[in-house]
Formats: sequence, structure tokens, C-alpha cells
Amino acid sequence: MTLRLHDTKRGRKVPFEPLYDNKVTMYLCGPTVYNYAHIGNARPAVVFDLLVRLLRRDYELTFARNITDIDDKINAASVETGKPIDEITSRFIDAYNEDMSALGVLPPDIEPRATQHIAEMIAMIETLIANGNAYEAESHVLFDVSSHDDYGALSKRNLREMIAGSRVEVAPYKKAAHDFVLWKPSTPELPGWDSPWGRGRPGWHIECSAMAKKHLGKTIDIHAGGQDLVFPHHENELAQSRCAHDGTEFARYWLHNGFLSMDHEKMSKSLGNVVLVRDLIKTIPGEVVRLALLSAHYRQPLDWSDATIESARRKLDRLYGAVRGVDLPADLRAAAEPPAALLAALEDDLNTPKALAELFGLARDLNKTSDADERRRMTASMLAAGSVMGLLQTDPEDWFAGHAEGKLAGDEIDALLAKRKAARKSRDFNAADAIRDQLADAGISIEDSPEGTTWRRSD
RNA sequence: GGCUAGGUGGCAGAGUGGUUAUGCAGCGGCCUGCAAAGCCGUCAACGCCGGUUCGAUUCCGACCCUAGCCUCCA
Repeated sequence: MTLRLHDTKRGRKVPFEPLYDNKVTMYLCGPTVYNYAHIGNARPAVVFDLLVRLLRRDYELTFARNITDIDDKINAASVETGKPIDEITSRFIDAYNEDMSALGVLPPDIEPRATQHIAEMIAMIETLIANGNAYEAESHVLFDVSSHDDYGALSKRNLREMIAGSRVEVAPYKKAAHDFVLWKPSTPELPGWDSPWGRGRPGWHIECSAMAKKHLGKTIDIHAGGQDLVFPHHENELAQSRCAHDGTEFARYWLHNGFLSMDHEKMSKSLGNVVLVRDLIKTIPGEVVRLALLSAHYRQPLDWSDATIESARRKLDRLYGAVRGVDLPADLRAAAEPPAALLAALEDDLNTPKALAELFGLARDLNKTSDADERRRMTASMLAAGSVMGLLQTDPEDWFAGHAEGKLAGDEIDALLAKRKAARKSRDFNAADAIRDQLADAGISIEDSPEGTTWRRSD
């Protein structure tokens, strides 16, 4: 395949070539588990899940998505609720995985947790001190940014400008404003680990460097995350890892997804517009959320609103409508390939809107033809495409029946449709239309065709 | 203030130096007992001002506007 990816560091799309022939390593910055995942957290999980699915077609992929389970926000939640840290984190790890699963996100090969890699972090910090890249001050260990020439190369900023624009108070123990914490002391109430610098806990950035090294090696192929992580998180990871590994390249391709807004406003707790995935999927199929997240290119901003959801739902109705009622043998389905144009779109830096356009084109062709073999072939192709994108994996009948219980049960609907059929046969259209109205009131719309009548939930 | 990305038809959203994106909505038609779904046709766009060019929405420059980052943040 000819995959092209937009690399943040080079600032442009470049052909993807793994370090080793057919083996690819990929690391995605996962959640900090102090709360349920919101829709903004879901975007990187979904878009990079698509990349994972694409890569697995041609490469032997090792994919790690970490869990940050030690952090000040987690500590704050612990103090607030009076519950121990691991009770909080294990609960939200489970919730995160359930929620992502509902969005069709496949589990990563490795899900490393920060608290299980303290020794690796300490070892890396010791190396950084020994190499002259870090220093100890007042029980803290800080990374000396001035020791790394290339600092700022990823986020395209230079230290002088950053200091000029800085509005941050500089901690007194720092040599320079942008030196960042590798290790910091803990108070007796807070979680801590023994270290050469006393009882303490790791800074935020070091965990990803240590875990990437342990599970994927010194140089990884793809490092991904949200755009907001470019600085400082990824810039700092990059500096640490290279300095700890004698300048060895850390990540060969840096991928960052764009931000999500809520009704054109920034999502924030203070505005009260944070939407949890957990709440969303109570009323909306996870697949609708997934398609909504894939309906804009991953590097573009995406606005989340009721219209976004409704649009995704209608798109799925159209796609499922096309494959509905096609009797597809399992072997034909298993052997099918996605259309080449669709793959080409995805391989062009995950151009999901283009890929979806191809899918709709196929749906139109499918709706047009009445040849049974053609219909089976096209349906198989659509489902294969859906499989790469993590869509269309539900039985169409189940899709249109809806997940939530409506006002009418399935057998009641069938009974009404039978009555209507009889009425139509005796050309009593008033009675037939009354039944149709009754169904419409219950949120059921019906579709007559030469083969019979089908129905769908439309509310 | 600095850095980065972007401003496309009613809405969402790709793309391109000259030719239909796509979805929803609208309009006309076909199909239907009437609808719905589907199909056909159709309307409609490239922030502003210059420049390069035979030709720019697409390249270059200025300007205006928007978002993100510069502090925890997907």
C-alpha cells in the first residue's frame, strides 16, 4: 500500500515507510483516568483506531495505548472522594474501555499503566542526570531544556519567544522557565515511590518515554495524540527520549488530531458543555458517534452538536438502507475487498470524508441495479469497506429496528402491518392509511416495495 | 504579542491551475392507490485586495476574520 501521513514535525504529508520492513510500532497517548471519557477524548481513540485497522491490512502492527493512572487530578479526586487512587483509576479504566468499545474501537495490543513502570522511569531519569540533561533541585528532578539543541523542533517554537510570551510564574528551583519536572516529591498523604531523590512521584511526560521504550523500543514508527499534546507533552517526551538514548530518533511520524468544539464553543467544565461518551451512547448508537467523528478529516476542527449527530444518523440510514435485504453468503462476504478508491482515500492521510463519498457512490450504484449477483458483490464490497472503517457491522434489520424499545413491540408492529396488508388488498386505503398513521405516531415509518413492506424506527 | 492550522454552495464537508465531490435540505420528474425508500434531473460555492499565468477557488504576497497552542487539557 502507499500510505501517506501528515507528520507534525515535518509539517507536511510524507510517504509512510516503517523502520523495519513489515513491522510497525505505534503509540497513542491514552486517557488520564480520573473521570469518564468525554466526546473529545473519543476523537483520537476513534481516528487512530481507523489507522490501526488500515495498518493491520498490510503490516504486523504493535499498538500501545497508555493509561495515565498517577496524576494531580487523580490525587485531587482521591482527596475529594476519600477513595484510594487505584479504586478510582480501575473504575475509570474499565469505563473507558467499555465506552471506546461501544464506539467500535478495538483494544490495543498493549495498555501500559504509568504506576506499573515507575522503575523504568527512575532508570531513565538516572540516565538523564548522568548524561547532563537533568538536575536535582529541592527534591525535584528537572529536565534541562538548554541541554537539548533540537528542543522546539516538533512544536515549531523557540525558547526565546516562549519565554517572552510566558505568563507563568517560574518555580524558584528551576534553572530556566521551561525546564520541566521529571520527578517531584510527594507528601505523606499522596501516593509516592522511593527513589534516589526521596519519596516522590513522576512528572507527567516521563511515563510515555519510559513505556514506549520498554514496549516498542527506542525508536517507534508512529506517535499519535491530540493536537494539544504537541506542546509541551510531546516536545518534552521527544527531548527526554532522545537524550536518554544518545540521540536516537524517537518517533518517525508524529500524528495529531484536531480539536472538537461544542456548538462552536470550547468544551469546558466551566461552560458546562462537556458531553460524556457514556451519556451519549445511552440514547445514540455508538456507530452514529463513530461516523460523526469520522465525518470530518481528523486534522480539521470538528464541531459537535445535535445536527452533527443527526447528520451521522441519516448517513447510516442511507448506507444500511442500501445493503438491507441483500442475501449475502458468508464466503462471499469474507472474501470481499473494499473498493480501491476508498482505500486510496484512507491511505491519503486518512481522508475519511473522501472515503465516505466513495461509500455513498457504491450505495447509489447498489440501489440502482436489480441484478442479484451485482447486488451481492456490491454489498460485500460495502461491508468490507465498513469493516476497515469500523462501520456497517450491525445487521441492517437490527439497525432499523433500533436499539431502544419503542412504543410498540416488534410483534405488535407485525400484526398492524398484516392488518394493513389485508386492507390494501381489499383496496380499503382509508383503513390502510390509518394504520400507517398509527405506526408513524409510534415512530415507525414503513416502506412498501414489490417484495413486501419493511419498517424502520424513525425517531 | 508569538507559533500553528483554517476561512468552499442553505448546512455539514472533501478536492482541484481549465472538466459532477459526497451527505442533508430545496426544486422538477419517475416509481407508488397515496406515501416512504429509491432513481433521474436541477439550483447553488470557493473571505478581501493585489501578483504570477492564456486561465486561480487552487500558486505567491498583504489584509480581515476564526480556532488551537504558548499554563493542566484529546
